[in-house]
Amino acid sequence: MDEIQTSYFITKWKSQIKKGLLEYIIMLLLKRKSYYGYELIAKLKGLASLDIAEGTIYPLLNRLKKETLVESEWIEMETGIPRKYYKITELGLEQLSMMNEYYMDLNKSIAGITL
Amino acid sequence: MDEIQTSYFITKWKSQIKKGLLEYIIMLLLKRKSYYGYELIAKLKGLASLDIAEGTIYPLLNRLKKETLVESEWIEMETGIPRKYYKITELGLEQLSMMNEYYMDLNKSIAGITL
DNA sequence: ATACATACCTTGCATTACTACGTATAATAT
DNA sequence: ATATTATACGTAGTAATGCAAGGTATGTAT
Repeated sequence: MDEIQTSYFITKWKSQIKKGLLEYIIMLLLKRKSYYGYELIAKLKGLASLDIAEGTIYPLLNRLKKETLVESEWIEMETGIPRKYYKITELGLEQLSMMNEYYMDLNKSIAGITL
Repeated sequence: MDEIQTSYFITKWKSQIKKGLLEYIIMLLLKRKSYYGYELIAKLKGLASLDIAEGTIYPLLNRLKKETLVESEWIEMETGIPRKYYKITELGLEQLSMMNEYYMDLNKSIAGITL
């Protein structure tokens, strides 16, 4: 294991901090526009240097769908492989606003400590 | 289940978002001064309305100790039950600065979406 | 005495990111 | 033509962690 750049602890921690936060970020993105899974992986990498595995994103999207926070639709392309696009639902927007509030409060508190 | 204030999804999500973030917040607090476990629970509740169970805080502190990011010391009081105080180590401070950097970057990205 | 608050701890469960693998089609290079 | 890579979806099993529920012990208030 490379102990030069990042320790094992940090690697583990980065993985842990994604739990919950990733769900939040993805719903934030889906509020803007529809995405398909593979696209989200690239988007997250470009946006926040977040390396998300496929084994993470697809189960996550299926969980959100099962809770009817998002819905999906297969889109056939003129060329290329069909894509399953996800968009946020009304319920999803409601939940997202609660997540927003909670996250903002949390951040204020953290900023308060860091001062 | 009370579906009035917070849904089951939000309850579950709040639990998930603590993973990683809690470790970070506690290390931030320990950078300031020493705390004992029971005190941290009260502090987190007052600071950020974070309800942390004892079954969360004690294993967490023991994990940090095992990785030598914090160290502990029993303090006997003139009155009352002895307390185990935790303080951050040099290694802990190093790791914390990396966590700081990662979290700040992540926040900037999230703020970018929210705009 | 009884109850509650303080202060520490452990066990088992639920949830979730990730590794590793599988499937299939399209595009590109040799 | 054939092989390789990229695209695009998925699942199974593992590791990590918050939490409910329980335990132990001391101090304080009724």
